[in-house]
Amino acid sequence: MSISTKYNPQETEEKWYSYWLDKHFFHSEPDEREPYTIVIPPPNVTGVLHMGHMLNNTIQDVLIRKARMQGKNACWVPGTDHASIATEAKVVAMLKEKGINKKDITREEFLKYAWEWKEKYGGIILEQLKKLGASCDWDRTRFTMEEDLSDAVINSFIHLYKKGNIYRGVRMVNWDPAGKTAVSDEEVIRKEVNQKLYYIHYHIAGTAKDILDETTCLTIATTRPETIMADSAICINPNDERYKHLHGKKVFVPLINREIPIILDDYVEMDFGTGCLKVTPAHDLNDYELGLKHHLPVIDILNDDGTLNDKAEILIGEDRFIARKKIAKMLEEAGHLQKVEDYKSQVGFSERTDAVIEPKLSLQWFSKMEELAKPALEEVLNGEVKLIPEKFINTYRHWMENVKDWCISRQLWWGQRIPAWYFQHEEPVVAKTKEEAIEELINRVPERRDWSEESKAGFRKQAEEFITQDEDVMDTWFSSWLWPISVFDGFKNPDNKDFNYYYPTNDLVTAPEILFFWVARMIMAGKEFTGKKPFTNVYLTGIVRDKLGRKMSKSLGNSPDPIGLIEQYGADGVRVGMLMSSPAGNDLMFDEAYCEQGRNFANKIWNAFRLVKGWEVDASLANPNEQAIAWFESRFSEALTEIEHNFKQYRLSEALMATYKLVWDDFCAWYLEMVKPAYQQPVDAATRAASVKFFEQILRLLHPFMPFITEELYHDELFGERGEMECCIVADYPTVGEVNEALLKEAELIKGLVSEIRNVRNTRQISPKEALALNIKINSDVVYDNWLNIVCKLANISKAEVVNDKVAGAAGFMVGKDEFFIPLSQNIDVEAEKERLIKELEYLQGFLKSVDAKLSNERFVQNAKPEIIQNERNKKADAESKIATIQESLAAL
RNA sequence: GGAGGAUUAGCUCAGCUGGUUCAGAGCACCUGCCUUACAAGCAGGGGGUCACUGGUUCGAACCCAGUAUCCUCCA
Repeated sequence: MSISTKYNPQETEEKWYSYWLDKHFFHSEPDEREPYTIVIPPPNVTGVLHMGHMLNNTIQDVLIRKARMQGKNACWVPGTDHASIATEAKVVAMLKEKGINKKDITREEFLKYAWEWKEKYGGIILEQLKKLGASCDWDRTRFTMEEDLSDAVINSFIHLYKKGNIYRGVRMVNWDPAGKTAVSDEEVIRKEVNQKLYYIHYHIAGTAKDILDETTCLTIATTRPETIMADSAICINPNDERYKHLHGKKVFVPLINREIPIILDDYVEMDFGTGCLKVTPAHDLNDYELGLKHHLPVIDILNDDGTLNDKAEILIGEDRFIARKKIAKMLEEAGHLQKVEDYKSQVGFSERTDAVIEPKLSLQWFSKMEELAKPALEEVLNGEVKLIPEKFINTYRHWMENVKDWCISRQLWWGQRIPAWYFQHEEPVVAKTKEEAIEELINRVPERRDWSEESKAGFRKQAEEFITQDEDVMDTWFSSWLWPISVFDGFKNPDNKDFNYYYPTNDLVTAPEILFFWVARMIMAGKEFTGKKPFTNVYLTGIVRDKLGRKMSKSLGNSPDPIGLIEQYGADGVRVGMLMSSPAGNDLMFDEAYCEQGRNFANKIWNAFRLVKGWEVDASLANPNEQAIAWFESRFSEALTEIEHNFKQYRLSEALMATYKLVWDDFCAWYLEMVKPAYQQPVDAATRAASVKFFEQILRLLHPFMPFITEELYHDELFGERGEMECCIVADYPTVGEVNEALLKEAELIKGLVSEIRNVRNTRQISPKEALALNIKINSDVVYDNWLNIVCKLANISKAEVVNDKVAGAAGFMVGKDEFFIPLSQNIDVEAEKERLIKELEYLQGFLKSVDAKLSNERFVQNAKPEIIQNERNKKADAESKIATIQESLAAL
């Protein structure tokens, strides 16, 4: 039977993924085993898989698969979040295509369309995760807008409101004029932008009307000339000598000639611009504060969509950016524009719509953060929740100590509607239903409580008709922060079996970008609603960048299509590629070459398998490979120890690299070459059994990284019959056995010896087919007898002999303390040999000198630890004996 | 402007509490090989003043100070 020399991932992947699903290997139910739980950072329901998801979910899958194989009850809960802004934007766009304007339909109709859209397009990303091999418990898939999770959101709003942690107030918020909603600070992306700084003359009241010069006007510098109509004052620094004459004066806003005062405040920097600042409380956060301090009126000239309203008096209905251009021209024509300069500054953009964020005053709901932040900070500082890598603790602390209140309302329809009710001009009532709200209206006023039942009924009827619910929905993060609790129905039924068993979860794998507005808030919610942390370890991955170090983004078009990568290199190859380049917490410079390396690795495993599978057994043969088998057994345990150590520290790329080297170098390049029978010769039963056993251990070790190829090979008849539930995915993960240090050390010397012989061949252009003789002069206590067979096989040595004296006219070299000679048919190049030896000698002499320097230094001998001094003495003795050997060789030449 | 982090081979990164001449891995590179498991491979090899300048120390890639460059977060 012949198997292809190339591993073909496609069919394998599909076959085994559906097999795993069929047999419910991903599904978890509480039982007596130790749980190991991960909740997925719910991707945006509108999203498609990008490289960040690939990395993030590969890591989660490696962790969950390993835990599963280690006998834990592994549960990885998947799901998506409803992404208010993004989804609403998609739905609005879809409606627009159908010729429907959102304004023309009711909230209910809109939501119907939105759900339709979600059912149809939402969840693509979850399907894509399956291609990657993600072993999520799909039976537990949750969605942040489903009924139970929405209830949790609304109930926790009510809970926090009752505790006084939620309030409604007018604040300056980040307004997204395209999405027509407030967005949180975290959803604003600041970018440096080339702008213009406009220098505008304001006429001073009481001076000559028709002249514009130093005596009749002052000049301000602004990047936003379109907001001059919203000016409430001009502010100057009281200490500014240049403007002393202006104290107490008034000026006219150009074009509309509204009179505004000049105020004094040392907030103004004298050396920025002209030292005169226009104060526009409605459209700038700092100006707003200044306005409060000086009791200035707030003139809001912008509509929600970023166009000018009638308060602007001019350019009504124009977009803010068009208005900016037009007003510059109008100012110029009126002689009010002194000059325009280029200017660079930071501008905020909406993460979702990329519109320039407008600071806007509005009435919003806020959640107080200070009280919630305290225990959440404590939890991280005392190590109850571990951040990996630790460097993020500082950033976390800084943020938690300076936390600002969280604006949780959004002017959208897609999301959980705020459970606040308005009746006439009364204070809003927070309640889950209209009925409860009405009862609350009655109960909160003493005289209403005393009403007769009849009066109450009348009131109810009236309230029923006129009470209205808040139009806004809650921020999507107000759902996400409950995720680890709500996916296990910890709100609906806090004492349920799942919640008790799986919560708190073990590991959370996410990006550092959302450390604050997701991770921190989950810890807050955990403490607030359950009294417990939501997870123990937070593994923060790096950002996936391209090989030039640029962040991958749609607009740059520098992100490869993940599914395309999987098709090209196989899921296993891509997983290996992602992890290979991803040290914990550092950004990764992604390069497709890593995936290629992963694919090659899969192919290597495939071909090693072909070799072992092809062996025929001759039961009559004795086992000539005991040494090799004993060595690999030790080596495997040694490597496994290192791998486990790396896993403990979440150094997945290093764990993978150690595995890679164990498989490729130790198993394929050394072990298999040691034991493989000559061409078309049979193998003995013991060697085959040992090799098959090793191979199976290797498949298990590799499975978390490369689930598909390992599962495929695991089921080969080479390993005997497998029951239908006997799969690699649930096989026992290897455990560390005995390690024979001495054996490992000797093997390293032997590998060095083989390399040296091959080097002799290579430098002298001797074909590997030409067998050579080897003479060994032993100066150490290495037992070469045990290794000679292996050396002969690997280096094509026809005859290996121990000698007592140096062999003249042969190629010679040293490994450790021992000397080796290879008699050659051709004459050896004495000069070259001499040169080589002299070089070696010089090196050793230099080495000896440095060791001697240390040992003759009294302070070293006094201060250094005894074992270090002993070590130096050993080095000295070693070097001296080697030097003697080389000097003898030189003399013999 | 504030906080944190980084700088080691052509590239991406290891290097734990200072102690082998300590400078290491993978990839890339060079040379030779279609050696019947694998050219998606095999064998061998060459690459580095550990950003710079000082300091502490018997001893520094590692600790300290300063300089330069870059990144991230916050304002």
